[in-house]
Amino acid sequence: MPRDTLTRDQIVQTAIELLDADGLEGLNMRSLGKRLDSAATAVYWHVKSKDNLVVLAGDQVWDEIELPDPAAVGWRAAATSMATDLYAMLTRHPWLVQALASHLFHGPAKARHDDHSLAVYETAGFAGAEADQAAATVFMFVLGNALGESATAALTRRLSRDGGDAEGVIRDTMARATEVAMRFPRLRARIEAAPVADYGAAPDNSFAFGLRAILDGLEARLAARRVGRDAR
Amino acid sequence: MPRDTLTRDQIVQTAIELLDADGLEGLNMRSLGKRLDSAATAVYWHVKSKDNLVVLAGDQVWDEIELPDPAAVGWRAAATSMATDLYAMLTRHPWLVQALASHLFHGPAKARHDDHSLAVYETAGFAGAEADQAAATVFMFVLGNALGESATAALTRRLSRDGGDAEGVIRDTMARATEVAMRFPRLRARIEAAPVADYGAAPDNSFAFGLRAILDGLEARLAARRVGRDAR
DNA sequence: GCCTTGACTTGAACATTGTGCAAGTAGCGA
DNA sequence: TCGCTACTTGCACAATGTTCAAGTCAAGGC
Repeated sequence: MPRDTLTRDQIVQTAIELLDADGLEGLNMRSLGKRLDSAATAVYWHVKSKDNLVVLAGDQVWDEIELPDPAAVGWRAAATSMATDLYAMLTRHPWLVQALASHLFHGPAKARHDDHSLAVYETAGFAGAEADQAAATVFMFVLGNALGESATAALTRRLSRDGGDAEGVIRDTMARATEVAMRFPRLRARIEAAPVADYGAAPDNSFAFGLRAILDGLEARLAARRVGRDAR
Repeated sequence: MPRDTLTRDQIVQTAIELLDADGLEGLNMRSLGKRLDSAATAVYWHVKSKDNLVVLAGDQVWDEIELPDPAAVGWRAAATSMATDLYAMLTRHPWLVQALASHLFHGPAKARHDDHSLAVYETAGFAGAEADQAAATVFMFVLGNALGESATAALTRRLSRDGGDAEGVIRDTMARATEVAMRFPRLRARIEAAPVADYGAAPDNSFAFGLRAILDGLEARLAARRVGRDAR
């Protein structure tokens, strides 16, 4: 019987679980070791550093995104599906957004996603650099949305970790935020219109609204180009 | 002569300088203390914790953004100006993006910005929740773009801190990234078209392209609504 | 002019965490 | 059985956030 030995995949998998549960600063080598039934430093045989591990984990999760066939469902449906899937993935793994802000990711799983994203916008009719820019536009929008999500996830994690008076802290945070907002006319109006504000998230349906608007804008650009070409 | 004593503003100001220079993980209480000519722990009299300090610093910088008058320059120019200014600000302070991913910000300076942003989109013709959603769309897009910027800033900082073979590491990183990308047809085509790729940033002009597309999309929505109303 | 009070400052600690290193151990081929 | 390679372990150190008791300075009342 072979000694059961750690594998890199196993480590990355466990790291993802830990990251999902405790966030980026919740992951530490000692608890990772405990979860793997090994010494903390055993991990260093398989992985260069904690940063390296996070990058590995942060590539892995891109494989969770489905790649719809734009030829089958239409480019717009495909783009919407990919954006929505990506948003969901980033919401499942809020630590990834934090990691994206401090590390460069160039792993194969992300490359697979990026390549397909390009395919979708090329199917739509964008060529060369424009496909790139169109894809980047939607991508950046999704990233921004996920960033807000990541912050609230971090807050609730901090609260549940510090235990105790989570409700109180939230109420306090909201009260403080509301007090500041009330000094500005439009923010005040918004609060008075919807008094049950969440603590700082994006407005309802903002993601769907924004995505539609962006795709509309891209579609208009395509149409304009087509007209230009037809008139030639 | 009064003893010269620390002030909260002075601390926040110095923290911002340090954050700009060394990034979020480069800021530590001891070097902050040294820069302030005081003991590291003196700061704790004025500020609850490091997190708290970062939130304070992270609100301050929103005041750097100019607020154009949409009635004077037109809503679209105003929106473009605010988005561009915000992007520039986030690029000047890349740590803020990281902070945004892990903390909620509800300070007065950000509120001032948000309120004016709403004003711009209300001037454009969006009412109530729609103004909110339109503003959020552009905001999220800018945030996403800044996130990429933040990651490359963090990399170059890490490189210059670790000193030594920065060029080598960059070349190495790029080589590795390229090697992965070459396995995917569209990424490969992109690389072959523009062999002097930067290490993972957004495509050229992507920000301007995307912003235009988004504003086009929003404008179309306004026009559609206006037509609907006129037809009534 | 002294003294009390409260606003700050300091230095010494402690806990947590990433990581290097030398020594150990298990399995496998010879 | 020997030894080699692939891993694992425990110890240790350095960096860093934070606490706390003790100090120090300035201003106001007497």
